[in-house]
Amino acid sequence: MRLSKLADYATVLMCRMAARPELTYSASQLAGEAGLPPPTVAKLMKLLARAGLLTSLRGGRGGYLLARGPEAISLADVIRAVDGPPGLIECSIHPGRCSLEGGCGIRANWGVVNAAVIQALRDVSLEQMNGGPAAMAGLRRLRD
Amino acid sequence: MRLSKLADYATVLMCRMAARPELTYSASQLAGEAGLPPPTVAKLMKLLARAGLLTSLRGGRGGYLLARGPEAISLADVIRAVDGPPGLIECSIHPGRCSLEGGCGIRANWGVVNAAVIQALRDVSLEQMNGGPAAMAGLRRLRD
DNA sequence: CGCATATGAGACCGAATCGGTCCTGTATAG
DNA sequence: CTATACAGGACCGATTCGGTCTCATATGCG
Repeated sequence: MRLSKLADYATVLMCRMAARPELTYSASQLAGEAGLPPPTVAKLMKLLARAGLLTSLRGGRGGYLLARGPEAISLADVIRAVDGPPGLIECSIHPGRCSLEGGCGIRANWGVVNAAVIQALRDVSLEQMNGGPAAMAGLRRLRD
Repeated sequence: MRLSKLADYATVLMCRMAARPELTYSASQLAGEAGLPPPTVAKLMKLLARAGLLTSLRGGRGGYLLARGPEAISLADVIRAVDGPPGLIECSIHPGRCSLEGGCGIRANWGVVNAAVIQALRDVSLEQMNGGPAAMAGLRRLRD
């Protein structure tokens, strides 16, 4: 149930950008800073831009820029842009594709679990990820 | 970030068994009832037994039996048995394997998110999955 | 005793997905 | 008009995943 590496990288890149939301970043610059292969970073930036999380500026001195404030972009947004809709189970995303749908009586309750996990990812912003542990206090109550 | 199909199947099988925890089930019988290929079910049962979630009885009239009560087996247990340790990110499971570990400042906070998701899966038992929506009330507060 | 049943362990394979690269086109700054 | 930088998409190798099969072992029953 792990995140894909690409989605993981994307969160790292987005958080770096969120630390200085007013700057524009080129893909190659970010790749150098983060220690990731430039072509891979370029691909990710395109995905993030197409999803509306980044604004792209073409031409010389162009680059990427956060489309919204770091407090208004969630982990769920980033994951969805790279990996598609987040979710633990198939049938909550592509209904009708599961051959068991008739018999299994747990689909509805899986949906509840699924929604809870997604909501947790939606509740964490890039700003919080860049902050200290205190910034994550809201999530801690999930562990009580 | 989806669960593997095998892990998904395993939850279905385990919940079927949890509905009648006193019975023993053979792999082929369960496969027939659930509409899954017998060899695949057999493989899953072995994994679940090795993880200590099922007790196996060999020989004629043998089969599998829940090792504990349905209220004492969680989704996290089942997932771990099939897919290995649950977790969204690599570096919280295999520290030292991520090349970015030096620079990325979000590892600690990812750990918090990760722990929250795992805890959510640990908090749901097979018994709850078999119950009505009311049985999941504990999880709903994650969405508030 | 001996056979049928059922699990234990693990090798094995095809297919799909994933991580990563490259090429061509387009827009903008200087 | 040239260098820079994004847009789109094709492409490929490697890994993982879903699924099957074989052989060994243990038990119940006739």
